[in-house]
Amino acid sequence: MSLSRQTQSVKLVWQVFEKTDNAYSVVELVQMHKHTMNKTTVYRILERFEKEGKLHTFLGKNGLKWYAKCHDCTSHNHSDIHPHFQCNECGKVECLSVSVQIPKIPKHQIDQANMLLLGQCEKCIA
Amino acid sequence: MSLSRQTQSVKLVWQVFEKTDNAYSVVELVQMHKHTMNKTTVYRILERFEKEGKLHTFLGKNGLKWYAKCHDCTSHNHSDIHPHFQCNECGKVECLSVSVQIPKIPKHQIDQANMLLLGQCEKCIA
DNA sequence: TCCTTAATGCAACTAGGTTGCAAATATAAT
DNA sequence: ATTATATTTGCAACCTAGTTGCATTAAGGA
Repeated sequence: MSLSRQTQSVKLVWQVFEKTDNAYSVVELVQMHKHTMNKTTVYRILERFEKEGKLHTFLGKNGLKWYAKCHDCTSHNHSDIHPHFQCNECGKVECLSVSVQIPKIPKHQIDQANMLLLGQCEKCIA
Repeated sequence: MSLSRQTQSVKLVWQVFEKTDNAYSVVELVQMHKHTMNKTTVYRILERFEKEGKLHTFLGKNGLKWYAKCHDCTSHNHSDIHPHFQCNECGKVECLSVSVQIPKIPKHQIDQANMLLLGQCEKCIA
């Protein structure tokens, strides 16, 4: 199924995503694996997961890279558009299962759409 | 009207935006002024223009910062949402005058929405 | 013209992300 | 089980966008 080798590092990184649909920033992922592997390795494994369609990536608030496993995220429908939400207070990111209306622009070909909503999450709104 | 001083540098940076609604990346702006001012100065002037409502800012493809003057961009309606388009081929960015439907999310407060469309512009589509 | 305060230049720094290459290791072949 | 080979990893060095502190310069009002 997968072209990549099942190394220890690959298993460890995958374990983070396996049980949850949470999104993680690359910074977090590098941090949480810093005792077991090099940051370059984390970057490269995430890159491979994305190519294999296991994860999708997007940019959060300050242009930082985030990764998430998404139910409907497979290698062939990577272009599937769902918006992401990031809390301005705690920084947490969520994949939203809503689909977004992509505006048509005359004489332009749209290949991809990224939408980031910023505000306050359930916990921080209180 | 404006709180900031009309220094030579301020005038030069403003000249770039004055006659056009084109969007420029900070990288371009630093580059085009590198003989007349320091990059820190460019960053700080752009920051002030944004605060004063003369320009609005957003993130392009690789998380790079872009600035544009927008007709309806004044200090009080900074939250006005319009999507941006970036060409995957030539890198050019355009402000789109369409308005975008912002999805409502239960138990979340949305303060801001950013939408970036990627594809091919009129010139590159041919 | 002088004085105050904002704006600038500079150099050093931070942080996310990338690259090249030698060493290590997963997997297929024997 | 052992070997061969191609992928993966660690490391160190690098790149680039963006920031900071501080001494110097220059708006522009009195």
